[in-house]
Amino acid sequence: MIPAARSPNRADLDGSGWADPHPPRRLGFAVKIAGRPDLKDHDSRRWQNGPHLRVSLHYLDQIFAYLAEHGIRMYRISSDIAPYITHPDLPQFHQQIEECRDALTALGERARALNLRLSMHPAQHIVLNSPTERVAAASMSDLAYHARFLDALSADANAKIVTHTGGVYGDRAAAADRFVRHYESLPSAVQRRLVLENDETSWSVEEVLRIHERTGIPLVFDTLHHAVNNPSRIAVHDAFRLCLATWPAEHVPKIHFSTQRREHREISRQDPNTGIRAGVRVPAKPGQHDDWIDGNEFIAFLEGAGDARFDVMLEAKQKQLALFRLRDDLLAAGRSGDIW
DNA sequence: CGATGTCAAGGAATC
DNA sequence: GATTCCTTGACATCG
Repeated sequence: MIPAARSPNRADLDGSGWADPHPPRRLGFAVKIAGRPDLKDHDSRRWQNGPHLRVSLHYLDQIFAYLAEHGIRMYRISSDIAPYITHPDLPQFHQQIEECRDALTALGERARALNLRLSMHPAQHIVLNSPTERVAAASMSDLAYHARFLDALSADANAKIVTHTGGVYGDRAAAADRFVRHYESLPSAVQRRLVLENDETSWSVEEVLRIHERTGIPLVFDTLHHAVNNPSRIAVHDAFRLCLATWPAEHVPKIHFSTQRREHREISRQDPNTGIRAGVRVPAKPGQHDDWIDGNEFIAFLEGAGDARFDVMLEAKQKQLALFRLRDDLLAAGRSGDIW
């Protein structure tokens, strides 16, 4: 771990005229803090026990303190932060954002003071292009909750909600049409925040680019998904540049970066016959996230990125510990002036 | 206290 | 048509 005090000082790397202690590109991580069970990311109690956003916000405040301590300026908030807020059968949970207005305002101010870029990534059940009307409608209301939450923080325009296109359902053209149609029917509060990520099975960079062309939705380039789902063989930096170009000039684009797991790993599995739980070694399947970020791979990616402005959300099992280790690698390679 | 079952929600691959 | 995986933990209950 590198304490914030050890982060190297640099001058005016972004041309702003200010001697910023940090380089312009931000490194972030998602939701959970590894090795710190005391730092929870949301109130996960069952509905019978009355979980509440105000408890989650207390947790988030402690996470912000951790981020400040370590000079981390990018973080993905748990989509479960407001428990059951869109559950159709539990209306008593639906007003949590209003009930926490003051705490949300205060946390938003804190995030701004930390120059913290926030984001959210709704769970896999949120499928905007579902042919099931009920699922699509529930997805739209869930996206609206995410937007209300970020708005209640007064988060800036770079605080995005990241989604995938959804399923294919045996008819790709119809599935894309449904995404476009449902996107266009979203309130502008959601449209302002929503960005689209290439996925690992169904919607490659080439395909999300077509959706961008029809909707204007900005694209988050995911390096690992591109590595495993790239049917038209677009070179990685070409795909990267195409996605970056989908962002309006006044916003800072971002990408997802992760290293693919290569080794076998040991998992705990229960034998269906004996019921005995034991460690089993299984080979890594394509597309799985590694515990860490490969520093050489990351630096090679930066070399090809030129002077483009963008932020990087790291997706590694070891979470912020992977970020710290990558910082060490960047420092050793003399590249910490680019990104921190 | 340790072990075990459960958790709001979808889609796709496999058989 | 039904099952399992994605992915993983943490909560909740039971013995």
